[in-house]
Order: sequence, then structure tokens, then C-alpha cells
Amino acid sequence: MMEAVLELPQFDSGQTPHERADAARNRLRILAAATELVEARGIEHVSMNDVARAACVGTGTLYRRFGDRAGLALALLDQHTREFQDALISGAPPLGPGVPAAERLRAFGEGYLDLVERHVELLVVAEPPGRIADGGPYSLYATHLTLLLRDAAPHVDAEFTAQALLAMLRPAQHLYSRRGLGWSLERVRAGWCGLVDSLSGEPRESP
Amino acid sequence: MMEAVLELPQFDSGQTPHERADAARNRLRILAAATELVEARGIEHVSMNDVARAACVGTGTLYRRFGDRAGLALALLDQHTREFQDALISGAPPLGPGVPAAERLRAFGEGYLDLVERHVELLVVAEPPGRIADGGPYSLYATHLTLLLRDAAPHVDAEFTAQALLAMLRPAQHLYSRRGLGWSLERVRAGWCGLVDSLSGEPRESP
DNA sequence: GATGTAAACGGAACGCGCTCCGCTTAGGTG
DNA sequence: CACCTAAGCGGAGCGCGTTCCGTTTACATC
Repeated sequence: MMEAVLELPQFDSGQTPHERADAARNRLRILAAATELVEARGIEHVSMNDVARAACVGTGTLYRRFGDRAGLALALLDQHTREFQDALISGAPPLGPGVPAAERLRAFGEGYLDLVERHVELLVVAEPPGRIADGGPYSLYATHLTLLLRDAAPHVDAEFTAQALLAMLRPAQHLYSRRGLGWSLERVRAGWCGLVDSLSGEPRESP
Repeated sequence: MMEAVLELPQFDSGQTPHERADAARNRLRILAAATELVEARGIEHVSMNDVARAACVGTGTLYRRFGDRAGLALALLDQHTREFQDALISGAPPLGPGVPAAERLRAFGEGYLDLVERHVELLVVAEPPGRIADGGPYSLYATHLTLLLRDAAPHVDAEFTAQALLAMLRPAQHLYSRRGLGWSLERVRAGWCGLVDSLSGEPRESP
């Protein structure tokens, strides 16, 4: 039903059945208009009709390109998240490979928290209730954490723990930690690191 | 602490400024109608207008009583959650007090998972994005977990860890674990217990 | 009872996300 | 170039959650 068309903007290097020129033009127009509107007012004050009007496009076109509001938000985030994902897989340590798993776990949390901090509103919209992780980057994060946890914390269910850790970083949850509970970003980061350390069996101080 | 007699409440044992008879009658009608409809079709197929019509009440009345859709869902859940809350505070062990904190943590997870399992859809509706824990029972759970964690896992930030653990039990997250990832309830329960044990420094295979 | 008034009422109306469907057009084919 | 067809288009329209506001009513006071 929601076939998210999130292909590369310009060059069709894959074998997509072909994208018509007008379709490509409209997608770019929509992305440009949406980016501008969101930067100006914040996504919660930008309706789908606003975007369509600003892009000189019918609402039908908007929805055919991006599926729904969440899909559009995801597309707007695409660039930022892709950078982070690349850093995870092939970047420099400690985010990328080359250091102990426990250290990479800490780095993941801190890096991802920065990302969330910058784009909370967009991320909240990109993750509608009941559709967690659909097509989004979450499955990659889950796999990443699972692998790291298998190394760093072999005594727990790595898949489960990966989800549990990710749950704390979910946009809505982070928003609640920061605004609802009034926690500083530093506290959340420290909390993450403490949790990870505790799981990876770091030496505890005894009295 | 002087008791100036400003107005004598008749049978109003609470401190509500007075609830008019028609208001009370309508609230009961709404709750009855909503309960019936939700049992019959599931909340996702019950609109606010449906409830208003079935209760022979204007939509305005519905909203004045319950605020919004989430508030109505919360009210429908009230009975079930209250039982659980009572069990936490003054019930029999291991849910209630009387056993080590680590054991109560495990019991909390298992009990709450049962609750969530029975009422996921309602709980998802009761927790709209960005309004986590507003007026709901979450702050109580958070406090409960915080206190237990201070006992069981003194080496981590108890408040933070409470939130992290709760995040995994959030309705939307649980729905994803169960339906999205296809995990069995048993696996989730075991995962919870494993995590809690790991945090509470249960004996590992080294001194 | 008569009266005043704040609370409660109901449903029309709004804005939103999203769908539907008749029309248009890009781009391959002969 | 003319033709064909499926992909693309746009915007009217739907159903929803929510709000607004003129009307009604419960209840205290006289």
C-alpha cells in the first residue's frame, strides 16, 4: 500500500522500471519546497497541503511520491541519517569498526543522541504509532547493536537488549526525557553509557 | 490549617467543586457506550462520533468530559490499571512489597506485560505521540522502578534506567516486538528478566 | 415558586491526512 | 510523425479528531 519511493534523486543507477521526467522534476520540487517550509516553521506547522501548494503540485502527486506524511519526513531526514549510517559501518573509530564493542556501543549512543537532538520533530513525525522501524533506518541500528552486544554482553539476549536500548533513543521517548522530564542531554548521554557499561560487565566499584 | 466553612459539600466526599447531575449521568452513559463499542469492534474501528451517537450525547459533551480520544481511552483503561497499581503498592509479593528488589523488578515486568498484552490497542491510543506519561499511570511506574533500582542496581542512574526499562514496555514498542518482530510473549518476558538480572548484578561466572 | 448564573449541552463547522478517479502527457513503437 | 498506453497528474471529496458558540439547564438563592 505504501510503496515508499526513496530512490536517488538524480541518476537512476539501479534498474527501476524507469522514472518519468515529470515525476523526477516534481519530486525535487516537493523536497525543495518541504525543506524550505520545515526550516522556516518547523514540521508541526507545515501541512501536506502547504507542501503541495508551495511545490505547485496536486496533493495526489505528493502522496504518490512519498506514500504519506511519515514517508515525506523520512525522505527529508534521509541525507542526515545516511551520513550517520555510513559512519557506523565504514567510518572512523569509535563509531566505525576498530575498537572494542563496548566502546562502539557508547559511541553509537552519543552519536545517535546528537542526531535525534538535531531532528526530533522530524523524527517523531517519521515514526507514526504502530509503524516503528518500517522501512526506516531502525532495522539497521538494531542489527548493529545486536552484533555489538553479542560481543560486549554475551550473557543477555542480544536482539532483545538491542531493542530495549533503542527504545530509549526513540524520538518520542527522547522528547519526553528532555522536555517532559527536563533532563539535560548530558544526563541522557551519561545514562546511556552507564547502562551500556553495566551490561557489558565493566568492573564495578566495591565498597 | 483552619477549616473555614466556605461551602458544605453534601455527599461530595471528594474536593471536586461539584459535579452536576446531568454531567455525571452523561459520563456514565459515555463510558458504557464506549466500553460496549470497543468490546464489539476494537477501538480502531470506533470513532469519537460513534461513541457520541451511541451515548446519545453531543460531541462537545464527549470532549468536555474526557479531553480527547487519548483521555477517553485512558478512562476505559482506568479500572484495569488501577488493579495493577494497587497490587504494586499494597498487594502480595512478589508484585507487592516483601521480597528482594530484584525479584520485584522481574514480577513487575511480567505483570505489566500481561496487562499490556491484554489491552495493547487501547494503550496505544491512550498514549499519543509526544504525550507520553501525561496524567497516565507511567509516572507511578517510573517511580516504582526507580525505587526498586536504587536497591537492586545501585551502580547506575536509577531514574534513567527506570525510563529505559519502561521504554521497552511501551505499548507501541511492545506491539512492534510482538507483531513486527514476531517475538513470543515468553521471549519478551525472558528478555526482561535477563536484562533486570544483568543490571542487578546477579552472580556471573566470575567472582 | 421565581430568578440569576455558571456550567453543561449539542451539533455545525474547521482543518487535517489521505483517497479516488477522470483527465493529461511522456515516451516507446511502427 | 502519428499513435497508443500506462504512468503521472490534480483537486474534489471523505472521514476523522477537535473546536466553537449559541442555547439549555441544574441548582443555589431569595
